[in-house]
Amino acid sequence: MTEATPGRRGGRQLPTADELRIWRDFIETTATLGSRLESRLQGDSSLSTGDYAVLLALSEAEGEAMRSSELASRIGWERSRLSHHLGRMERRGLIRRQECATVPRGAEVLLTTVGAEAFRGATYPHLRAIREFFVDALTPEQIVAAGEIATALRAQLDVLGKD
Amino acid sequence: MTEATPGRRGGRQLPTADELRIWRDFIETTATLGSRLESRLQGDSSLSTGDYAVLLALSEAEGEAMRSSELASRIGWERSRLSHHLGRMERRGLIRRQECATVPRGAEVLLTTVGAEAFRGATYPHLRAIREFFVDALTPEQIVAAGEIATALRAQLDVLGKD
DNA sequence: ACCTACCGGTTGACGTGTCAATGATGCTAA
DNA sequence: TTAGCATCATTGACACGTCAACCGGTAGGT
Repeated sequence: MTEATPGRRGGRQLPTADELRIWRDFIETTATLGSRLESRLQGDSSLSTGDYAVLLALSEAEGEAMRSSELASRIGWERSRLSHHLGRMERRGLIRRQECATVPRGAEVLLTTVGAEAFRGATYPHLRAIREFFVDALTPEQIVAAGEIATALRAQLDVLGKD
Repeated sequence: MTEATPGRRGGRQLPTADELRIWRDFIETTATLGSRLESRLQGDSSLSTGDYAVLLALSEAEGEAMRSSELASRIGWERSRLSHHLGRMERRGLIRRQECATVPRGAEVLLTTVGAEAFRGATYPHLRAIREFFVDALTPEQIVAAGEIATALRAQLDVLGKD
């Protein structure tokens, strides 16, 4: 049996004003951080973070190629999102798609030389930006705490499920 | 003078493997958290977090109305983003726009009764979701740490400027 | 054999965000 | 006065994400 009367400690439904202020700071700052990294990467390499994630996965893959659905699960994207994104990347010559030899239904995604080159050029500036924006901003203890917070939030997301 | 040889502590340019792992956990988890909150809000109220931010600011404003540019700076959006968003909200009847009486070329944004009602209906479920996804996921110490991390990251964003 | 159910992938519609260009209007300096 | 010039707001083009519908093909059950 849970508390029947709302508004009391233990049965409280809503965040306090302090919790809410921290929530807003936290979610807005992390969102801004993401978009600033995005625009830095864009300026340095004309790649988006999505492009980068795809190219990273392909670079590390056997033969610089992967099945579309495996790529999707590797980088944690929905299939339709990946399909749209691959279409845009293909138009820019970063990847190619071809029918898969082994699996009848499957599409194979391959890295082009243009894509590999773009990825190599983007890597160093991107990692440097992560250091400047994130690592340099925090103390070593805060970095550890950030990792623990991420783990705890992820666990809660898993607990709550897809809703 | 800084360290001339890269790869050593003190002159290091790139994040360590541990730092990079934490970075990825952190940025991906916070992004997922944001989109899960977004879809929860959408399901509960048919509002996006953007809608919510606009409606919140208008609700708190004198006469439930604001100049467009003041609204933009209040919620920290670029003008064009706000203009596009207000267009979509106007189509749904959540707000109205009219020429400003006091400032010649200013646009006044006003809350409609539909918008006010939608906001009232969304508030409680949204705050409850913040509690479930964020407050309940963390210990009190972690919430404080999250606030400090946000502050430190924000300070670094300010230091690095618009680039 | 046939119907159905699923699976991998694509597509279209639409909301959202950024950037650059465009009005529309006041302010200031030659 | 008028030629710039900054400011307020909108617009168009495009990238990105989600959702739902769709397509082609394989697998099971009858």
